[in-house]
Formats: sequence, structure tokens, C-alpha cells
Amino acid sequence: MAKERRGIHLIAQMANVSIGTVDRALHGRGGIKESTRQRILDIARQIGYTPNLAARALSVARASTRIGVCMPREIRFFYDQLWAGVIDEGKRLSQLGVEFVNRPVQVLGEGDTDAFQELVDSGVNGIILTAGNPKDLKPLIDAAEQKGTRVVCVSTDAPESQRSSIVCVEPYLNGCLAGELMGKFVPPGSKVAVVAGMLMAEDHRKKADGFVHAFPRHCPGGKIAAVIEGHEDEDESFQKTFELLRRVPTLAGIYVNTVNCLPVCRALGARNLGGKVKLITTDLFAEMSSYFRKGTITASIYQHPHRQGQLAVRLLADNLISKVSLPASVYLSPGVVMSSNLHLFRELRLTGGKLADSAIQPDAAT
Amino acid sequence: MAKERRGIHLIAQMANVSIGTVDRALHGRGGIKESTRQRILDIARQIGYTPNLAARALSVARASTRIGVCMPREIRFFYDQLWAGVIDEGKRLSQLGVEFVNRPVQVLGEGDTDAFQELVDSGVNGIILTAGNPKDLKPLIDAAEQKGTRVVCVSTDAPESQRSSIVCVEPYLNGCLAGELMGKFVPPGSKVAVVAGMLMAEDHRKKADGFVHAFPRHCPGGKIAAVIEGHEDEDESFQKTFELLRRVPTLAGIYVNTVNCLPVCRALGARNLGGKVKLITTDLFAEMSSYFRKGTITASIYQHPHRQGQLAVRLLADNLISKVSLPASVYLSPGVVMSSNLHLFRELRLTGGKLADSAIQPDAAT
DNA sequence: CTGAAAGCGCTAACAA
DNA sequence: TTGTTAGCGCTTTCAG
Repeated sequence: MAKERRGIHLIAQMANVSIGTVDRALHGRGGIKESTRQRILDIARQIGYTPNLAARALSVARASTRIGVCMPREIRFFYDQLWAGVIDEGKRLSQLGVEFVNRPVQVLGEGDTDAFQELVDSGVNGIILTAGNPKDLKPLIDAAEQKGTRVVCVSTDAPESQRSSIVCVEPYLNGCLAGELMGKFVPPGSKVAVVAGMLMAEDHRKKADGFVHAFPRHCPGGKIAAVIEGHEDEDESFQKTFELLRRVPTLAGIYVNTVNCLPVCRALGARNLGGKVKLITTDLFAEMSSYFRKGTITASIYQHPHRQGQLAVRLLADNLISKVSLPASVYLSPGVVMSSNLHLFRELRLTGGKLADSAIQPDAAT
Repeated sequence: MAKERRGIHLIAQMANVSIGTVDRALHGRGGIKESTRQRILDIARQIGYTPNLAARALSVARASTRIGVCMPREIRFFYDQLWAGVIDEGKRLSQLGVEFVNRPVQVLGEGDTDAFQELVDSGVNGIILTAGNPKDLKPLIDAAEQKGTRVVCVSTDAPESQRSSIVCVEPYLNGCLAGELMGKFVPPGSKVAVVAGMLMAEDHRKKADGFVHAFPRHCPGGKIAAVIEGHEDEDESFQKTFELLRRVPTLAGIYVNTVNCLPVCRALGARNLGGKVKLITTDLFAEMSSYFRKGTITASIYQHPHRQGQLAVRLLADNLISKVSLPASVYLSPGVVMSSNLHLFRELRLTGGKLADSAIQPDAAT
């Protein structure tokens, strides 16, 4: 009795051809009669053929698909996690013949065009990119896509470009959620303020816009007393906040839309307003935990950097390996960090003292 | 010139043995001299050997590892997502020779001992279990673990048992977060209430406990006016809430710790208190969205069912395939759903009207 | 245009 | 106790 064949062999048997021919048909390679190709494709469809990825990976041996990664190193807290997500997920894919080419840039927007171009030139099949300079990057991205290199933006978008996909927390929505929360935290008619990094930066501006849009809708009679820029400078942020608190003594809340929230916490401390003025921050890192415990920070909007990295890799790899189509966008819901759930975030795991001991979270957890 | 060898062949070459012997050494199989085994293991360690999973999967061909899944079908909304998470992640693993055996039970705790035992008897290598009857399940779980079948609980724990791992949002923490949020939403000195399913159920009791613990710490002078049980019955929940609102006219907030929140929304509507009384709910399904938009529901605590399913599969599969050790627990941080981010949750994607159209989220997104 | 065959790294059965 | 060998399903090269 004949042996049970599978996959490509089965098809070959059914079509009365050799596996070589089946392979040609399945992959649109040349040198095959159109009629036989159709016959083979029909059979494949009929039996619901799916290629065995393990076999394929084994067969092509080393690195059939290469993914380039261009993301910043700094600001530490956030991009550390983003990288970790990419790398963690990358490890699992190495089993399937995916190779990674890392081209970190020092900070967001610094030398990313060069790094990106290098990746393109090195002939990678896809690129994961944090677009610091969307304007400059656009032509390069478009060219890359044109020649078939899939570009997936992560964390920061290049919306005008033809990048295949974006994985991020939308900044505007980020601001909206902060605004909605703030609107519920403070009494009707309250005055609140926004402390931004620099409003020039698309990301910060959109977050501020979202907040300004949402806050009044959730706080009847609520007003935005000020939107100030700290330019990511410790002293400037502190001074401006300190001054703001003097100028608007009735201020009920502050939204910090950049990771740089410590100076604001200190300013609140210096005025003895910790806890009195509701503070909503962005992102998360170990040094924030004491301000949570003191009540200075009421909530923080968390952008799941690790998960963003994971997802970007996963989407791109699925597309490259299995031709799964790339969604134009994957917008994650931001997380809300408060004192109750603070200890569950990976950023605080190895640092925050007693709370961190309880549960050891594997990489998978975020 | 000799050909570049890899993996097991390389080791064989270096140790001057055959690949068969290397295999025996690496897998602790019998019939090998202890000294050669050591020599081989040393070399393996030295060159940082990692088995090629693709090759292994290919080699053992069909289903080397089988994972049994025993989870409820109902309550639809939540368990649908949990199943979806398991199945989505399962698909990717089918490539690596993992096979799934599904044994759904109709509702939580109904016939799960039988279903579980069947799975054990069928000889699966690991089981993913939502433990509805922890007491009855305990001996079965312990027996399974004893004979080497790894049991990973998901969503609902069997904490006394020897299950290898639990993936869930801790109910107590869930309640704490709700309490913290509520404490910030209502003015100092407010009275609030908890509407539970049945306090007998461990899960509901712990959520209530968490809330009762956290609320007063975040609302100076805040009081818990009542903890009532709706027993998952629509009419009972409505009536009791309706009555509560009459009895405590100054009630400022309600926390519903079960998925069954619609009757509470209706009771608030009937009293014309939608939006006046802050309502924090649990979980998410399409019918809730209009209450979000009306402002009846202020926030909902989301337990990431899809992700829980994904994670459980991933942990178990990693352990079974690659011997990655199972973490005793993976506690996820609950999500906070408000009107701003509502549309990003998978539960509302195919239903909630215009908002849902914008971004199509792939399975990966949650 | 099509077939045959080698080999990817590993497991498992059979020989020695 | 150890070596040899036949695949697993696929890609790829070389013959026909």
C-alpha cells in the first residue's frame, strides 16, 4: 500500500507531476506551462494546502528573511523597553530563519536617515523604524517601499510616507485619555495646565491637543490655564512649573505629556502641593514610583513600549514569512498606571523595592 | 576542505562521536557512558548550542506535544475572547508541531472536573484550565502534575493546587484599582456601593474586598454604603440597584464587579442618575458602548481576556517545547476603558458603529 | 518545460 | 555503549 504523502508531495502525486513542478507553480517561478500551474494551484486550494514553515525554514537554512531595526537608544526608559520587545520577539523568530540587523541611533531623529538608508542598501527585506524626522525620511521610505522593502513604523509615525504600517499609541488619543481622566479627577470649573516637551514636536503637540480637546468635555466649566514647554530640560521644567504654581494658585491639575516629569514632581513638592494638584504623567520608569506612593502622581499614561516592539516584529515577520497582509495601523490602547497596579509594570520590576518581589513576570507578560 | 557543520553535527565532530550519541547525551536518554555524556554536554555548553526547533518539529513530524484546553463557553463576551486568544496563538504553534485538544465546558464550573480528567487521560502534555471548582479540581490537578502533566490555570485560579502556573488579573487588585479610581472620581466623604455577582464566588468576593480596601484610602472620609449581590440575575440586579438608589439618595458611585452591568445601567437611567452617580464596571462588550457614550459608565476595568489566552498558550508551549521554566504566576495589569479609548478594544471592533471603522486591529494587537 | 536528487538539523529505529 | 541510516516537507540545483 502506498505511503501517505503530505504537503507538496501530496499535490505532486495528485497532479501527476514532480515536487519540483509543484514548487514552481506555488511560487510563481518561471518555466512552467500555464495550464499545469493552474491545475496545481487548483489542487492546492482544494486540499487547503499550507506550507510547513518549519520545513521551509530548515530548507533555506540561514536567514531567508532579514529585518532591519532602526530605533533610538535614548530616552533610556522608553526605548529600552521598545528594544527589549523587538529583541524578545526576534529570538523566537530566529528559529524560523529570520535574522535581525540592528542600527540603533543615539536619540530620536539623530542620524536616522543615514541609518535607514544603510539598512535599505544592505538589502534587508523589511525595516522597523522609529521615525524621528518624518520629513527627511519620507523620500527614503517611499523609495524603499517601491523596491519592495516593507517599512513598519513603531512608536513614532511617518504618516505622509508610504510606510506599510504603523504600531503606536496615537498621541492625540493619548492626550484625550489624559484629559478625560483629569476631567473626572478635578471638580467642575477647575483650571488645569499642560507641561509639554516642545510643542514643535508633532507628538507632543498632538498629545496637548488631545488633552485640550477632551478635558473641558469631561469637566464642566473646566479651563486650560496654560500650556508650557519644558524643552526636556530639567531646570527649565522645574522653574516654569514652579512659576506656574505661583501664578495660578487655584490650579487643580497638571498633565505632563513627556517622559520628563520629575522636575514637575519636584516643583509640586517645593510648593507643598503634592497630591493637592492632580498630576497625570506619561510613560513610566523606576524613579517615578516614590511619587506615586507619596500621591504626587495620580496616574500615568503608559504606552506599552515593550508590546509595541513585539507587535512590530510580529507583524512584519508574519508578512515576510507567511505573506500575511500588513494592517495599515495598529493603535494600542494606552494603559493607566496608578498606585494599585504600579508594581505590575516591567519598568518597576527589578527596582521598586518590596512590591517588585511578589510576581516575576516573564517577557511574555507585556 | 571539510564542510562547515552545525548543531548536533558540530558537537559530534568535536567530541569524536556520532550524532546519535550526541542526541542521547543531550536528551538524557539511556545507554551512554556517563563520561562521554559529560564530555558532550561540556562541548555543547561551550559552543552555546541551541537546538533548531524547526528541525526538531520537522523530524518528529506530527504533534510531538499536545496541549489540552478546558475553559468555559459562557459568559460569551469574556470567554469568547479568551478562546480566541488561545486559538490565535495556537495556530502559530501548529507550525512547530503543537496540537490542541479542546474540551470546552458550557459555563464556569460546570463539568470541568470531568472534562479535565478526560484531558489528563488522553495523555496530553499540558493543560490550560479555567478552574471553576478549585476544590474539586485540586486532587485532579495535583495528580496530573505528579505524573508530569503541566497545568496552567488561566483567568480563574486553583491556588491551593500544585498547578504549575496562573495567568490572570488578580481579582483583589482588580478591585483595588476600581477603588482607587472611584476614590479619585468622587468628592471626599462620598458614599459608594458595590454590586457583586455572588460573594460566595471567590473571584467576586476578592474584587469586592479590594475595592472596600482601596476606596477609603483614596477618598478621604469615603464610606461604603452597601455591598449587594445581584446573583447574575437581570431582574434581581435591577431591582436591588433601583432600591439602593432610593435608600441612599446621596450615593456618589457604584462599582459593578461582574460582567453583568446592564441592569445597573438601566436602574441608573430609571432614576435619572446616569452620569451623576459614577459607575465603574468590569469587562467589556458591545452593548456597553452606548452607556459609555451617554456617560452612564465612567470607566470599566478590562481584564484582557484575549491576551490571557495568548499568554497561557505561549508559556505552556515554551515550557513544553523548549523547557523554558514556567513562572508561578503572571499577573496582568487590568486595563482602564473610558470613552476616549473605548473604540480600541477588540470587543467593540465589529459592532460599535462608526468609531470601529477607523483602525483594523489584527489579532496580534491584543 | 519538467523530473530527480541533495540537503537543511534533528529524531528514532536498527545495527554493530 | 555507540554508529548508521531513513526520513520530516521544503528549496534549489542540475539534468533531461
